[in-house]
Amino acid sequence: MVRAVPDTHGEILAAAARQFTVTGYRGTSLQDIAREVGCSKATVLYHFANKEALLAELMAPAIDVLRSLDDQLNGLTGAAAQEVAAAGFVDLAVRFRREIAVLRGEFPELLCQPAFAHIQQISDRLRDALAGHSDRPGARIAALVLLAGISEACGEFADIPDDELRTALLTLARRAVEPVDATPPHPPTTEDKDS
Amino acid sequence: MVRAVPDTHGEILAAAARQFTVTGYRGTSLQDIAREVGCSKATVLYHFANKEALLAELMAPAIDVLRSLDDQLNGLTGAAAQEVAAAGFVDLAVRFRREIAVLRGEFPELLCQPAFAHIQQISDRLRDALAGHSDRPGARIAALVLLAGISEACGEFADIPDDELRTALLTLARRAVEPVDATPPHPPTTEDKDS
DNA sequence: TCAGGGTCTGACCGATCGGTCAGGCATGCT
DNA sequence: AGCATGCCTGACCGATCGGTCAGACCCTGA
Repeated sequence: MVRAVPDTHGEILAAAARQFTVTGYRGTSLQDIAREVGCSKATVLYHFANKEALLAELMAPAIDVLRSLDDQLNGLTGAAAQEVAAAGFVDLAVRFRREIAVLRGEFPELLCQPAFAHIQQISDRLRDALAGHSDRPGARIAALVLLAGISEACGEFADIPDDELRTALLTLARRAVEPVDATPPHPPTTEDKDS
Repeated sequence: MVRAVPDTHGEILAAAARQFTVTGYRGTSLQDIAREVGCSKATVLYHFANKEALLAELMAPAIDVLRSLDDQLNGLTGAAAQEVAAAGFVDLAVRFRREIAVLRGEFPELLCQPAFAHIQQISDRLRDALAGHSDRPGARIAALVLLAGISEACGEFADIPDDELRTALLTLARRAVEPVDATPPHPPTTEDKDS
């Protein structure tokens, strides 16, 4: 019977997650969160140092996965990088669609906050990998549109089960990504040519 | 020599456009806009009834084009609807990339404002057309990811010339959209099969 | 010269924001 | 009983928000 413990901390976190996905980070006030939980605004600030800390704790699991995906990508090039980036990001987006939806449009401002300073670089590397590390505008544009679109869209499909959304997004990503080996601007370096 | 006329109205509009694309609608205060123009906040509110009116005047040209695209789409089905929707929206996104970037993430809240009440329905129809009016989840997901991604991305390519961005996006859209006739859940209606 | 209208401004308003603080109220240990 | 600790709160703070208003300034036309 651990249930008697109120766990206000967790309730605040859950309420914040709900509200952030609907109204956005900026659009949600501490008052709103407190109202949904049924406590005072001061209580919210008792459990979390400030609003940013609340967001940081909310995003922590997703950020961990993003970081490990960044590690996997390290050293990969060409089509291999594209495939790992696509599959990894689609999986991340599906699993953490609520958390990602929080960032809806507020990415640039939120990334200025010290707790998220490194995410910009990680997502840049992710985009680069999805483009197959090509510098062709078409590849870069496709990668950016895909990442932005998936981030934006996954929050809107709350009714679609995880695996169905995952396969649909992955199919789309593989179709949309510009192939790097099939149309090489310069001949492949060493042994990229297989099949 | 019409140049002597200060045209504060236009300057405010231009400053607002710049700031909205960087900081977003909510994130930009009338004070910020006035500061960039070099006038007082009261002057901004002398030229525009309120902040929302400023946004509305800023978005008006883009909305006009969106509405005419909606008209073009009326009656079209299947692959034809997909092609017109893709080409039309890509063109709109490229030409009005700054205006569209303004909406970055603030879409849901902004659409609640009376001046933009009908846009939601238009963009829903646009998404539906891009999905070839198919109700298959894959088609709907692809359409949503494409629209959201292009909206989000086009603001980030200020350095790419219009026509290059347009061709890249259109190529991407055609590749990413789920074909409605090639993989029919039910046989094609009349004579869609050519080539 | 004066009146009137367009343009602009400083001062101000109420509301709301994130955040602080002293203190109330249980509970449990000594 | 006395005390400490954890949890929570109302009251309050300065800052900033969108918006209002009376009046100053300038130009023009009578």
